[in-house]
Amino acid sequence: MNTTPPGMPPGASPPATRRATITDVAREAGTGKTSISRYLNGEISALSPELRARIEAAIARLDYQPNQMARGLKRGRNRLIGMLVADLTNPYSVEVLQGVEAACHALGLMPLICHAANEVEMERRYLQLLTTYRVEGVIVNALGVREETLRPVGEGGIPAVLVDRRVEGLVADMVGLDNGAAAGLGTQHLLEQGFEHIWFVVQPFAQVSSRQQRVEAFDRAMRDAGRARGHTLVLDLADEAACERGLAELDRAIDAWCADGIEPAAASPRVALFAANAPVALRLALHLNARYGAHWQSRVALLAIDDPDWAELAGITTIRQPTYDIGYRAVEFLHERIEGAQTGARDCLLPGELIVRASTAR
Amino acid sequence: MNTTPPGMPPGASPPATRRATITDVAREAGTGKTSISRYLNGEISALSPELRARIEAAIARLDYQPNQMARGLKRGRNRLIGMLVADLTNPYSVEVLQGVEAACHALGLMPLICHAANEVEMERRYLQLLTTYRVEGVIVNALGVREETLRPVGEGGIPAVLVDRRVEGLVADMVGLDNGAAAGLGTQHLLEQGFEHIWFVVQPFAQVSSRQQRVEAFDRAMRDAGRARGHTLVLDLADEAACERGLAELDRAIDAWCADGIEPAAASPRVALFAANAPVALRLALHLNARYGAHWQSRVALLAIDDPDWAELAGITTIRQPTYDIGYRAVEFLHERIEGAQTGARDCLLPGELIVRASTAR
DNA sequence: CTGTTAGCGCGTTCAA
DNA sequence: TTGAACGCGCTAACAG
Repeated sequence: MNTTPPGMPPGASPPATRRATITDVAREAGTGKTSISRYLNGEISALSPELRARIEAAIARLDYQPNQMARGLKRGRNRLIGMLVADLTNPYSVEVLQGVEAACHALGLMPLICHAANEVEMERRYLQLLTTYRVEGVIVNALGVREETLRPVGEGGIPAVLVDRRVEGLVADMVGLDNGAAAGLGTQHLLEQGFEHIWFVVQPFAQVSSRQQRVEAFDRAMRDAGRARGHTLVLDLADEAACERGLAELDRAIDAWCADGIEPAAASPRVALFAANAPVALRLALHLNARYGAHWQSRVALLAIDDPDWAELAGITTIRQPTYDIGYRAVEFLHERIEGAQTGARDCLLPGELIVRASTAR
Repeated sequence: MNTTPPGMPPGASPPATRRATITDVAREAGTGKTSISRYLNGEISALSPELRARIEAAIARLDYQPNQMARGLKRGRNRLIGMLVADLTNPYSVEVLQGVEAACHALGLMPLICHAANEVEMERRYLQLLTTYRVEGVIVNALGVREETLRPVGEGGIPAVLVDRRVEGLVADMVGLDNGAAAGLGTQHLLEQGFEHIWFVVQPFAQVSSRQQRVEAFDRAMRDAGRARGHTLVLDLADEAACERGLAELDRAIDAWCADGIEPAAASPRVALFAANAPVALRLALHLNARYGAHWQSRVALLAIDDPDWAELAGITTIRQPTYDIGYRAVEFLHERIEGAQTGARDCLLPGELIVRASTAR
């Protein structure tokens, strides 16, 4: 392949001037490549001040910047790690990302962010890509899928740390919310506030460990309180038709409760919805708002795990996840693995924080 | 360098099995590296079916995946492009990102997402990093800064495309919203709806071209309508103290208007706020909500450029940007540059869409 | 202190 | 149709 544009003598520098290489610098400084390499790697004490000055001058003159690819090829490590995000649309992911970035920064790592956009196929492709680019490790906020798709990762493959959710059959470090405690905390709050009917609303959870744990903890908390087992509504946000069926079911229940006595406009509602995460909470709020108007909160209380920016505006109670810490910790785990730690799979479960707002305050 | 861990016979496979190289595959298939390379690059017709079969078997057996780094080093192109995002917290950025990803996908590019998190220093470091990794081009949603920090980019440097904002002194392709039309559209809508007082609220815009254009278009539209020039409020979201001073100024103005006659609870407000983007709109909504309670919209109408997910919930009118298209187009521009297009700097201004909601409907 | 040499994993002439 | 040899930009032994 000849990149020299037509009409230009072969060998002449292409229009977008080819970047200088270490060889160029060596020639420019009148020395060998080794000395340049030494200079770049801080073995600066082993260079005569005079040579050093020449090297600095040459580098500046050529605006030289070492090629990390070549560097990585030689050293066998490129300081790259992959960060596979299931859904960047979810504020949770962006917040975790910020922790990841900060930690990478502190540890001299460079995160490659890959967005699967809720598509299994994307997840597979990105994982493949990360592997071929020989990243030193990956942080995976997996779609709910089974181990199969991320075979190249984990034991036997490149080091991996799971975020938020576990993947069946894949043993690896994992860091996320203490779902049991968080869902328990929320349920207990609703019970203390005297809500008579409590529904837990969650996306399909068969594949997603964190959702499972939240559902289970909710059920347990209801049982422990001696209450009839809580209702659980599954809302598949990816399937509009199914979603609307679910919401219709919810509507009927709410209508029934409201019809059995107390006036609907009572100061405080007796029905509470516990959303398993922010996307669910948003969907619920939009629906209730459309059905009952701006005053929907006088009929139904809403509590959600996650604390999106609109929660304060809508005045709903939330359980905020320590997202930044989750991301930061994940990178630390990964870094230890990369440095050769051989410990068995570790877990890091961080607590959520209850933020009470008007929706559930009485 | 010997990567074999101590206590292990040299040549034995290390614990985290070293990835197979092209040489390994060649040996396994009983042939030379060249044939493997040909196979990988689709020069498949030039291989005897028998050899091809052996190669396929060897690749499968070793789970071989070509090293993209080495590939890139050799070819001089690595199919990597950088995507520098100023603020992932802004839903706008995430939406643009989705367009970028789709386009990259279609064009065989791999986007490296870098998040400057509103820090100039970060922007500089990431740009530097992208350069040293020899990405083939960058898409830059720059902080408001001057050309200085992104010197390695643009003319003379690696191909670049600007998103949303222009950078002073840097000539490069740019794609974004048609700010003039959008701000005009919004202003006209508010005028048609009969609002008497209209404030345009924007973050500091000296450094950010898109904000400048929005302010100017607002002023122009007000003048064209023969109205007293609109008020403009600058809200520096990064400076909490300054921000509160600005909001206090706004409060005084609203109080004055409300005190001069009509009852505050009038069905439709006479005051409208035009937020230059979603973060500003959110800050305004939070403030008004805190000050006037949940019914703040009966006092003040809110219209915003950008269409965050909570806009529907809050019922505010918005001008939605064609975010996906912006991202997609940016990659197409960049791709053309990478392939050698020498055209002068191009602009692509896409129209916004007005979405009228209760806030401004009368 | 400094330069020479030999690869890292791969693609690409050029012969065979 | 196949393979040997060279080099991409860089680091690391090994001399001088």
